[in-house]
Amino acid sequence: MGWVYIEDLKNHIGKEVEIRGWIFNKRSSGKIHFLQIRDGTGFVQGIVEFSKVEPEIFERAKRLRLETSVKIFGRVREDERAPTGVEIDVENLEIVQIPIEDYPIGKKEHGVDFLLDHRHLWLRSRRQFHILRVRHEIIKATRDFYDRRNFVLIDTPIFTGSIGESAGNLFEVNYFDYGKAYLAQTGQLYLEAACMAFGKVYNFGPTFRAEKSKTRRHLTEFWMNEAEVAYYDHEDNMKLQEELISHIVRWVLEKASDHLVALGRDLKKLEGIEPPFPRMSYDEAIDHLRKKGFDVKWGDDIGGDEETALSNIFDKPVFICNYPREIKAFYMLPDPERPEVVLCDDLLAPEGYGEIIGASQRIHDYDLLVERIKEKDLPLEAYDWYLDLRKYGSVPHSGFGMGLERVVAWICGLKHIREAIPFPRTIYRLNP
RNA sequence: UCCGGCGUAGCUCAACCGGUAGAGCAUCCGGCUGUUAACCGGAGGGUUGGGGGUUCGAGUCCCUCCGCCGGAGCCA
Repeated sequence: MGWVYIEDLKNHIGKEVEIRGWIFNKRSSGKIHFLQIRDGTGFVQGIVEFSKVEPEIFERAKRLRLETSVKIFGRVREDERAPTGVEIDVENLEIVQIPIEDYPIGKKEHGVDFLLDHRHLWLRSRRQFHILRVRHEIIKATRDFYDRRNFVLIDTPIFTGSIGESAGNLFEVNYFDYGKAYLAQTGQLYLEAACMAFGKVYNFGPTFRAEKSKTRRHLTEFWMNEAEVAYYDHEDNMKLQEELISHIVRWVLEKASDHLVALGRDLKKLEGIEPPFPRMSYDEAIDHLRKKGFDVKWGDDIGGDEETALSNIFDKPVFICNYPREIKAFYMLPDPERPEVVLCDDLLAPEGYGEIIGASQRIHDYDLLVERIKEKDLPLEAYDWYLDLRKYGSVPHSGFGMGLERVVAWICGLKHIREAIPFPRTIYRLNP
């Protein structure tokens, strides 16, 4: 009789086992207790029958309250009435700790603010269990994708000097005698350096944006995967993106579909996510939006509502390509045939989820890059090492950044991105 | 920062035109041998976010501050 995790119970039918976990609910009919037990790997019901256990054990079961930590000893039994197919006939139980106070998270619904204040406990809830397990698989799928293609993982720094896209949305920290340092809002510039050394590179880590955004798509700290490949053009880049996203979806469907079903996700919406993804130029997107009655003109950025409208056209993610250079970052390569637009794409997830990837071919010509930095009124001296990359064997290269939490939200079908990360950081929330 | 909304029991919410605070869950007590947010009976639980004002009377109307939510801008 040994310690077994709930996820392995189906391999121990008829055996005596020990479960170490917590009581997340209890129902009783007087002479029979139904203990709802979780252990971090799954959920199972324990049956305590008055006629089958010592009176002392039955009384002990009666005293259990929400989130009491317990060791359960009993025999595993297949039962069609159980949602997971197995139950445990409890023979003995050992209380590790009875909660000192009533557990704050009840069985009925709670408001978002209350739940976020109790995020450290909310993580124990079923829904969060399933979401964060899917997140875990998405991360594994992402790493696996790059491993299979022989990309090299390059961890980019979190402390950076004043470099990036713009200075308005960086978090400042004091950095010894150097004065101000900034938390990274992207590792892209470093990956561009690394791809000239390793060819195919990626990173995966936290990113920080000091934007005062209050929407269901924004966090101040979020995880981003970026990839950068030397000699890749815009077309190669888009292919890589649609293969990455398809790989992730396929992986999650294979390894975590139970979790998606438990979250109420319609798997059919994910099963068709395979290359190629539809493409739409920025010009076509604007035309489409105008026909739908949106008040947009060529040169405007595409906002949240517009993104939702575009992502609802298709049942796969859609690439929106070649935006006006005016509204995009300085490092994006202008289209040689049409210099007013840049060779970039935003990948919008379907069902209204919107942008999950931002991508572009980068400028590899030294003079053009200097020109664009000046055009955007950025300080040339801050980009000295970045410009260096264009002096020594510069080659065309491309890359992208994928917002992990947005992908998690889309795949899980979440209404808000804050459930897609264990401890969300938003403009007004730093605790827990 | 701007626009809109909300703040009532531990939690989720209700309370009509301004008339004196109510339900479910949770907790405690009792009942029930197949419950699935179990159910049934009973009990305790409130400075209606803070401050000020109007009124015979304010949860309700006005001012102000605080907190939160949603959206915009910006972005993944």
